Amino acid sequence: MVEEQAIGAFAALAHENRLTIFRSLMRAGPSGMSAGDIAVAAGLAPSNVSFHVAQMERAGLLRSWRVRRNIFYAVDTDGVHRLLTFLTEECCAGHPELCGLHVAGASGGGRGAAQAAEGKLTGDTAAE
Amino acid sequence: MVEEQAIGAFAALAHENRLTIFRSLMRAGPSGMSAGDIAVAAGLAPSNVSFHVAQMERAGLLRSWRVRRNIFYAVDTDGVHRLLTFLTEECCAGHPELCGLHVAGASGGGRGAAQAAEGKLTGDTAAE
DNA sequence: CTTATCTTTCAATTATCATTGAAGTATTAC
DNA sequence: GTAATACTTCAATGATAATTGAAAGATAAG
Repeated sequence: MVEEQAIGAFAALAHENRLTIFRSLMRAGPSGMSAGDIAVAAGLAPSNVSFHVAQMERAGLLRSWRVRRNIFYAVDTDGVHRLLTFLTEECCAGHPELCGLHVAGASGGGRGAAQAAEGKLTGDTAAE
Repeated sequence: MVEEQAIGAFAALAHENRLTIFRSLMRAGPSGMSAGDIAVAAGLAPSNVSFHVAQMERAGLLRSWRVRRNIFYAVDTDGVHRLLTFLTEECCAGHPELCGLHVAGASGGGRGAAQAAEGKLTGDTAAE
């Protein structure tokens, strides 16, 4: 992870509303939440949520997919892993033990879970 | 760690110059660097460095102490640990394995080492 | 085809942050 | 005491980011 990406990721988490969104999505797990549900959960205007999740996605912390009329967002665990790896390995100058941290082996499973969620479809906000 | 502190810590790392400073200080280890040396290393004006390190210290990522005419700054490993713990435990919704991470034992007594390293004058010459 | 729903994009406003240079504080040397 | 050094604080400017509401894009239903 290059420094520029890391800065983007830190910035993405350095805002009250985005951190709230991030935690909601962590709770929601790989099946994610629709943009509308995120807006309701966070008490924000839809356009504002769009602005924030776009920034988080650009930073590699979220990914998104469309389900009928909804766009779902979920945490990209790979991205979170990359950020933590950067912080512990690069930032901590090769001495992650300084920070009392140990990063487990490479990432991998996040993407498949989300696609499973995509297959699950509807259910959420798409009820009409 | 409360959300507000975490936001401050993320923000502290979410800037090119501050991340550069942070990495320099990580490399420098517990003996830290003087504000002037940080300015030279980062190629920044002294007042600008003051501004940045103050923010990082407020965020709990650095600590400072005076040695003669110099003010030294070093990474507060406890603070980094707190941030990483927040990210893995609180943010990751109690499922840190989602992020492929494992945080080692609790934080505690990192404060003494650096003071010993610099001949310890004032305990806390912070800019606030 | 028309309408409804969900979301994004755009433009404008407001708010916050970063940088600069000058002035001020603390410490040491003479 | 005065002068020098090291850093911080202040005030002003310039640069980014966040929020809002209106308009537009995409998808689905009638």
